[in-house]
Amino acid sequence: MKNDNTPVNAERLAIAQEVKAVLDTEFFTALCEPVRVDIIRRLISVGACDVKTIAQGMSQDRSVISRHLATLERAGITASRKSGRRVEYDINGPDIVTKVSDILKVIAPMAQLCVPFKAVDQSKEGVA
Amino acid sequence: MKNDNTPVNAERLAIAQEVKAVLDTEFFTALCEPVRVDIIRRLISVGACDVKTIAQGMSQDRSVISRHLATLERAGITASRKSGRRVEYDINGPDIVTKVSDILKVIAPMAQLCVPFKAVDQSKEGVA
DNA sequence: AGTATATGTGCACACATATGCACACTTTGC
DNA sequence: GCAAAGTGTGCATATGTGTGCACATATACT
Repeated sequence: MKNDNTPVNAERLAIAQEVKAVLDTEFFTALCEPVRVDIIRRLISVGACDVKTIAQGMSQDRSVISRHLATLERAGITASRKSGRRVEYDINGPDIVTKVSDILKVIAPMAQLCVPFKAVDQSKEGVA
Repeated sequence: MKNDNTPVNAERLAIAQEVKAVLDTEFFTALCEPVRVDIIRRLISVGACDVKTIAQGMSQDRSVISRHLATLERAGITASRKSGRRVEYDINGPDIVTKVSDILKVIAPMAQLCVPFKAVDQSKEGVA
């Protein structure tokens, strides 16, 4: 009685494939480091800011903050602009929201499909 | 309508505070490792699965996979259930979707508020 | 009983990364 | 032109972590 073309399995495979594309390792790696999260929070609070000003409120050396900012920019979390001899960094809000939004779109079906150790009901799939 | 003295700055501070609460370092750390992402994708495709079966398709040792699964469970990404001498792991879909959804809720205003090097227009705020 | 299977953990090792110091480069001001 | 300020990078070091092997524990099978 079980339609073994397995539509559920097909949906699982599709999600697994999309997850691979949307789960940016570089993006998450940038968010792992607590110091980088502090930098992000500071930039959200203050807005565009140069390296020295950011580093002034933190215990790490200025060169360390500079490296973290480079990592954040590679991950698409911040953007930089040269202003004279200073370099201003700012949060890349639109890109971040887009990235997280894309992730949520892909994994959303998992809320019903990937319930731990709960068999998925295949008979009443289409019904609301 | 927000006609306070410093509406933008207040909103920035609020987001920075909420970001601290919602950005779970343990969650992102679990998603940094490519091997763990492979495990996640495998579990999404196959469903609940024991350690040996998961490890069979991967180049790493069983013990390594076991440790990765422990890390994923600590991060709330997977759940485990003992079944005889085996231990089955499964994706914790609802918790993952909730966590990402919470993050998106917090950072959503950043799409308009944290545009790099773009002054926020405070005069015409209410208009769509 | 004993044997086989499945899982997790202690240990050692290799690799990645965060950190601080010194230096080079760029730009501003005298 | 020269000094000062801001930034990024090479280098060495300390800490964290992924990996594999061996072993201990728990459960199933005969």
